[in-house]
Amino acid sequence: MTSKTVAQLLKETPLQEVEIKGWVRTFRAKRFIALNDGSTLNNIQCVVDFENTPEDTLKRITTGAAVAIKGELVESQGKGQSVEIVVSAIEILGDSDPETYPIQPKKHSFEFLRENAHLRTRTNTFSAVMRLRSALSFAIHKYFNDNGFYYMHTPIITGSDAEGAGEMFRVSTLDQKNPPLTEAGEIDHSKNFFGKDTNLTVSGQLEAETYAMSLGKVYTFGPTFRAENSNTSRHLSEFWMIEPEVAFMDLAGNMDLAEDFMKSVISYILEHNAEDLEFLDKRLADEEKTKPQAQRSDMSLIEKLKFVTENNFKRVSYTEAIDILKNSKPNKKKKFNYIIEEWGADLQSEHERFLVEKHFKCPVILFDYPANIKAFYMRLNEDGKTVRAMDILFPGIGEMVGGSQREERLDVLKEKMAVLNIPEEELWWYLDLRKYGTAVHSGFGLGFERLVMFATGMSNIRDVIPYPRTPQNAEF
RNA sequence: UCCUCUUUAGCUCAGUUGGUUAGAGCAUCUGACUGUUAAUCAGAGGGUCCUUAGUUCGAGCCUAAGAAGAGGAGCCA
Repeated sequence: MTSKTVAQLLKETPLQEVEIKGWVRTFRAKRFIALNDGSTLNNIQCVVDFENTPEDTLKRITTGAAVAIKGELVESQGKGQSVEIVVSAIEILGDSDPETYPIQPKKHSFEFLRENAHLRTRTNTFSAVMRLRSALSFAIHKYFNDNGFYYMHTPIITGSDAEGAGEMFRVSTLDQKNPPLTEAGEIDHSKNFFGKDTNLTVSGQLEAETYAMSLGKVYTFGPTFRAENSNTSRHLSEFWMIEPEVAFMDLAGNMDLAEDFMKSVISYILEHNAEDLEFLDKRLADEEKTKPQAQRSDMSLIEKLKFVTENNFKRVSYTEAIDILKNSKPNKKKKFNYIIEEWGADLQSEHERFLVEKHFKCPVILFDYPANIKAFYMRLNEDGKTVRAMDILFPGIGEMVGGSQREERLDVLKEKMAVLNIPEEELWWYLDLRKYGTAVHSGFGLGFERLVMFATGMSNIRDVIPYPRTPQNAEF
């Protein structure tokens, strides 16, 4: 007698006694249970001897019920599966009332399943997506570990609000109705839990830089929080970010690292998660069929993934990109909502989409952006007007990676902070890195959920994280 | 935050010019059948038409305010 997962049993040779526990997906003709235990997309068919099973037990074999089955693994008589279990004993571990169980053996809208997020991994699509999410997490740690990086845990609660990456969630234990006030009538944060105003982190980058400047190669992979009121299919209030930071590496090295990293993790899932990817490939193809011809992608999901692993990302400077956009058809015919007229304009998502989806038709790395549209910590180029920043743009997703070489010169950094009114005392420790043994260093940030979206072909970011947090929604 | 659309049975959705008792498919229940693959066939039950206020003899349908969801924009990862 063996106790194995469905994934293992489906690979076993027939004619042996087995036992299995799982959840009923469907029960057909009082005889055929499609059983799933989460170990694989596939179900194992369990054939019940309905003539010798009590009617009471048969009635309790319903969609969603947890059951324990003993029987013999045999070659299947029917089509559609190679092996099945002839049931000798079945025990109902947990009933599932068919009148109220929300997950029916039929198509559900993703909106409906989002409201039942605690049950949605009982569907093929979400179990496949979440297995891939897990595999991608592992592939990320494996890549960095194999390449000599240390995994660093940056703080979730942060005391600095100078990172400039967006609106922050305040962390406070003060009485919200009766906060202690200063003599000037302001909220007295010195009475707060940490003796100062604190927030949830928007990025671990600045702390990661401190460790890169001693441990050499580090990365963070953890939750980050943005209180932006953004309602799109590409933004979450709580999301997971990967941020490598490397000492003695310049922008070109940073681009090499990001590209190699992306190719590596995608290769990993192509190799290890073929079944789930094939299912999602088919799902996406079915979804594409419902779209008008013009909006359909000319590549399938797996083709897109292989395209990334097999082709070099196109590297284009901001200045070159502006030239391409200025001379593009939609710009000349004024089809863009924002017409590109001169160097220095910020690129809108319509422009990024044009470059990636129409012009180059592959992932694009844009670099050397105008200094005034990028963050204060980015390395100023010798031209005095651009910074060593890079964004990696992916078809259908937009910005996947944002990174830069960091400004390592103390005087230049101080000057930049002064212009932007960033108080030096807030970031005294960050400036110390430039005072004591400063060096060229670089890093990037990658939104994990955007990677999962690309890898699974899901089009809404709320469907690639277990319990999405978005404005007006923190259920579960 | 802005623009557009949506909200009717458990789910997905129809609902004509404002007019009697609001419909379909799937699901559920009952029965039949049994090597089925989202089984099939017959029957039954199931409704705060998102909320509030208004117009009207009469509102699922018209008006106003609000709520929630989706798509797009901005911001970004």
